[in-house]
Amino acid sequence: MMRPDTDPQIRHLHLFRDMAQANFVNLMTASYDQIFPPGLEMIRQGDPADFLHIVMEGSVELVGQWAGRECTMAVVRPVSTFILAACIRDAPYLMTARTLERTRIVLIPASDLRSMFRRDPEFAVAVINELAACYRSVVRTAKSLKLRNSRERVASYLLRHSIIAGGAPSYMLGVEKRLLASYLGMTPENLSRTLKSLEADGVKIDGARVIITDRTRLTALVKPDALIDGLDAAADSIGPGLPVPQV
Amino acid sequence: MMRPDTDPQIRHLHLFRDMAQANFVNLMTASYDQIFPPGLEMIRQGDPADFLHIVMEGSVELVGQWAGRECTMAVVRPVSTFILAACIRDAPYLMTARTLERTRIVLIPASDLRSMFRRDPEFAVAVINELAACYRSVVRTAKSLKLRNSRERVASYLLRHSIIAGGAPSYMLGVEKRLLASYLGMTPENLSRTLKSLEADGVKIDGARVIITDRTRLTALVKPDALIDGLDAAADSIGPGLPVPQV
DNA sequence: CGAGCGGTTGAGGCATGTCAAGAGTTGTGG
DNA sequence: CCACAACTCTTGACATGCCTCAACCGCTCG
Repeated sequence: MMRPDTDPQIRHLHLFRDMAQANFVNLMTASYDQIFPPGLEMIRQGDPADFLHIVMEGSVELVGQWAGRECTMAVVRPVSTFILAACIRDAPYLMTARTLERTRIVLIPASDLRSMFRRDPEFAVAVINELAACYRSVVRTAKSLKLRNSRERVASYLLRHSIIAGGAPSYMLGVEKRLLASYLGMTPENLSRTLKSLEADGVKIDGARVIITDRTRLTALVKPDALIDGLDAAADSIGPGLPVPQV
Repeated sequence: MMRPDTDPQIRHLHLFRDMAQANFVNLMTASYDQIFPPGLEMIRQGDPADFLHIVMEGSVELVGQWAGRECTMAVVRPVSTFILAACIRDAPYLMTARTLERTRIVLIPASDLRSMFRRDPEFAVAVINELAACYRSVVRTAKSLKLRNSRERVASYLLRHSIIAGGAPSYMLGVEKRLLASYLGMTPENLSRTLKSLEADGVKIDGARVIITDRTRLTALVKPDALIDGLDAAADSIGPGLPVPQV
């Protein structure tokens, strides 16, 4: 059911790092290991939260839907979990989850999860820290949506990912532009125009390649803020294996 | 330091309801009870999170700031807590807190809080539930911002608060319109115009009074959705004394 | 090859913000 | 108690940001 190499990768997540070994094994033996084809809707928003999902390979898009419209809220990459809060509250999923490519997922029954953090204090503390970090991350997103216009959001996205890529002057976009547009709360057409206009502000786009041509100028435009752009994921003492869904 | 009637009100919060009495007393004796005048900035975003705040009387506005702009993220009313996540992660506050009126606040040292959920398993579970609920609440807010236009946000706000007011056909706005505009992500001028235009859709505004003139029509416009409007605060098994900052 | 899809570009329209002015209200000090 | 200042709210005129629709290009994949 579970691949032999699956356990250690999950065990290294902050969420499971500190719990008792017996309890971890307990959770894992109750879990399922599944592979989904690209473009499959694994979760529909509103469904009861039966399983905590862990992305092992591939990537998953989380989308919000309403009145026939939809928008990308996050993209989850290996190795990390998603929809923890719904599992904990035994409440309906707030977002639909859809694979972007062939994706391997480990599913932990929500009921096991809920009983576990009552039995294992170390696990409870880990859940607290994970939820607090996710909460703060979404607050940052909301601030970005309300305080910045679309051009500023695009610019800050490009600069932030350049930093994530190690400060490299050039890197590749990890998602399609239409998905990025939805994530940033704009239309693909508008993103396309905005990207072109940003050439005057120190960043050039060539296909999926992003080239920072004038970092100083771009930084001046973006006005990066740790309380929005959250490169204090480190300041939040979150190491690699970030708990926070990003795109 | 603490008023004699303060303890029981705090004790009734979901967050503190289930913990051991000795531990609760422990937290309370380490706390401060303070009164702030109207319009005072109690917390500036970016400050280190030293205290969990509990609003006992009055009301507090949480605002996000960036590049000289600011917007209202929430209004906290008695009796409820705010900035729990920052305290838990020992990280900077993401929002500025400012009193809207004369306000009484109980402050619990964040360090006591962090040591407490390691000692008291019931408290740890309560923190988990509180954080998960807050997290889901902000996700709903983000969905609303990205999926609805400003007119739809105004209409849904008016309808939701009518329901909160017990389904009454008429109720009073609890905040100034300029604050409401900021909370909904629009300008005061635009809110004013939108409110007037909504008279054609079943809701009339007279000063601070909201009058639902055609609930069916308004509901049809709003298309209420439990996964955004979160009247499943009940479905989230959150009773009265909601943990979630609202306006 | 041709269909489908992502991306780009242009034209036009609607939504929303900005600026300005005035009415009404509240709070304050003389 | 009144006069004034400060503030909210509203309304109008105008500018602009963003979306919609449509066309076209280039790529991928049956």
